[in-house]
Amino acid sequence: MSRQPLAQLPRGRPRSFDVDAAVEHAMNAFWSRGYHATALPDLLRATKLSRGSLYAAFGDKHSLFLRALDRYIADAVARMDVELSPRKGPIDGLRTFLAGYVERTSGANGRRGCLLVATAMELAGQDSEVNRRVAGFFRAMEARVASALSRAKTAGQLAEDVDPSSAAKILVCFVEGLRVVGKTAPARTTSQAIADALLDRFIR
Amino acid sequence: MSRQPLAQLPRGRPRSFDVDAAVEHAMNAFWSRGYHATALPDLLRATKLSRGSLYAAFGDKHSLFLRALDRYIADAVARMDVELSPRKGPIDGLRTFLAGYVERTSGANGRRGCLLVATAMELAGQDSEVNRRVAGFFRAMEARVASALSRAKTAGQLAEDVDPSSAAKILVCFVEGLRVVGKTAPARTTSQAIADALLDRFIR
DNA sequence: TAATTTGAGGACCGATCGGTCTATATATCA
DNA sequence: TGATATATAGACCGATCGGTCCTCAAATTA
Repeated sequence: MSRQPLAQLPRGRPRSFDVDAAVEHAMNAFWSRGYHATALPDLLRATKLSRGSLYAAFGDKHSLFLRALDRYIADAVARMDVELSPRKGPIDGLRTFLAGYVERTSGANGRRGCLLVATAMELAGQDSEVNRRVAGFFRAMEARVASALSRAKTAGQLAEDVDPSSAAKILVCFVEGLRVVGKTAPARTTSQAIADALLDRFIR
Repeated sequence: MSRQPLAQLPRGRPRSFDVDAAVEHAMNAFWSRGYHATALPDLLRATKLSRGSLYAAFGDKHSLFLRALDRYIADAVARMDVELSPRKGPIDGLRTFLAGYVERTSGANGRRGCLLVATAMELAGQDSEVNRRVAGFFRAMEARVASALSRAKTAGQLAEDVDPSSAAKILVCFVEGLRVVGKTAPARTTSQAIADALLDRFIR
């Protein structure tokens, strides 16, 4: 047995800023303006780092962007795991899930948009690293929605002839479409009404 | 009565390129890369114009972009006016409309994306001229889809409890969501299947 | 203390950005 | 012919881009 490769203590001055917090602030900057329109001074202001520290910690703008995108995706997936948890009723879970999207895609929240959708449109066609992440996110969402719909189906809560897997694809398209239309800041009540109307077409 | 203000003939050398064709080529350039990532050399290459001619004809990059966006929107609205014409059966029209979106959002077409959705995500939050156009397009689409659904309803072709106006909003979100998910180049057959499945929830 | 590493701040780099302008040729009208 | 307007080509502009480097102070380990 080899000796435990104890993490060697770093010898110099320890890093004094929170890397995850910096990623989060960078995420917010990219979220507000998109990748190309976010310049280095924007990122320095958002993270409160110097150029040197930022480049030492993250390498370059593109790498930092991928970290920010990963953070955004992880947050969204974690939220779905709570909302659509198997420990909750599947229909209640789907209602919560949709209500969350309604909230995030109406009024001022809607106008702010979605980092993932903006990134998909701006970069996914040209950047394979981005494309992988975007495609992975859609798969993750679809899997969780399909799982909830399957549970609803076995519980007899779905209307006849509703296939959980194709209904899940429909709901994914719908909520991503909400993000697009949400850029025009629709009223929360009308978005909520159509989300309800759609879900009602699927349940018994 | 005053004299007819006859359009004065221009006195110098007449313009020798087709302005509309130039707008179309610029539109294709913006469509491929988005607003910020499309640089002036890209536009000069696409339009085959010199810097001088382009600036004389269009003013600046932003103005040219608005012309290109207007062209894109006009094309899309004209297509919907044909597909959803009152002279055709409303359900057939909606099927044609959806099939067109399926075609444009799957495979390589899907990967190319949509100038309007990309613009909505990239600029609508910051650029009021863009925002007006994006919001206007969604309204135009919704109106045409709602009209078709209304005609279907009076013809008894809609399922019970389907409200044409909220179903129209749902379909608008769905097709714009298709454009987003389409960036990952899904198979045409699966997109067609879910479009059919959704429409089937609304018709009798 | 000496060595090491990070910190902030900013000078500096080549490249590119959107946009203006000049020179010269060409095509129209009066 | 002379005036006018457009054409191309490219020089040129200041500003900004992403990224590197340097200086000096501070914080840690050896």
